[in-house]
Amino acid sequence: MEYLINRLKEKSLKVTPQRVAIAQTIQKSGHVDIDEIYSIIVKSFPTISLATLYKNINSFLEKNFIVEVPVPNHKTKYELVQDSHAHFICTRCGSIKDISLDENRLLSSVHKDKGLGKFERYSFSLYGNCCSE
Amino acid sequence: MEYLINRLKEKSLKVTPQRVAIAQTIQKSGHVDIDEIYSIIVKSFPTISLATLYKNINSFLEKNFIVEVPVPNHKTKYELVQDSHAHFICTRCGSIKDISLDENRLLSSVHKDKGLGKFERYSFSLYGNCCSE
DNA sequence: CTTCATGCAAAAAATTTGCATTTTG
DNA sequence: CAAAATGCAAATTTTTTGCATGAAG
Repeated sequence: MEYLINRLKEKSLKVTPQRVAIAQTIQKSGHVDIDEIYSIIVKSFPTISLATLYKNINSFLEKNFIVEVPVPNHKTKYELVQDSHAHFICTRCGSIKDISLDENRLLSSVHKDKGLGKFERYSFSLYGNCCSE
Repeated sequence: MEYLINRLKEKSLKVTPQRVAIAQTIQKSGHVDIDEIYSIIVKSFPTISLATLYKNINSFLEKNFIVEVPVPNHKTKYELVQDSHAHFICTRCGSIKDISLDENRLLSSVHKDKGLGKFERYSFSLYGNCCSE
């Protein structure tokens, strides 16, 4: 928690109880969507509003404190900005697993021929089905 | 166009004029969101409704005729299912460029240690800024 | 001729906004 | 203090649904 507060400060995000609660929820869950965050937080923090949640998610995204993880057939999930990794995403149940990777190898797989612009980040996701079917 | 009609049939999607128009629009534009498709198609096809567009996009997705390309800060775009490639996505203007890649190399970059499930497809996107700023 | 697509209007879901009040740095 | 965050209600945007009609295989 001290850690999260410091991360918020590093990103010049004012530290409010709501923000700490949101950050903790995302950290604890790993990958969560807005509604999941809301229903978790509202238990310990009954006054929080969805509007506040949306506003903070947007601030967090702008300040690169979190990133979006879009999930087909499900609401977009969010995770804290972390060391690079890939995702295994189940398109049936929407669950996400982190997969470690060799970043150099990954990046060497793209053909940088045609003046590929500079990029700030990347995402690599594998889609499958981890459920019955 | 004959090509698109055959693709639709292959995927057991009934061939309607609306579907052909949507498929052509996606093919021509490469990467487009719903509103872009609508405003392009409505010119040559004034009776088409947004509801039909949404329904067809969903059918196309289910039948793996198209795939989603989520774009931060913008509406999700769609492209025809194609040979594998990466995307360079501008988070400012939302434009997408296809990048060719070495698929074997890409896939060899993930650590498949822990019984990583089978996957059906993947996506690899680089995010940057192709505009001024 | 049966199954599915279309298009309309309406409903539902998701997200954003304005504003008065409080909190943070 | 000044600047920014909160929470409410309301507005807006995005997407889905029901249903009568028409088209596709």
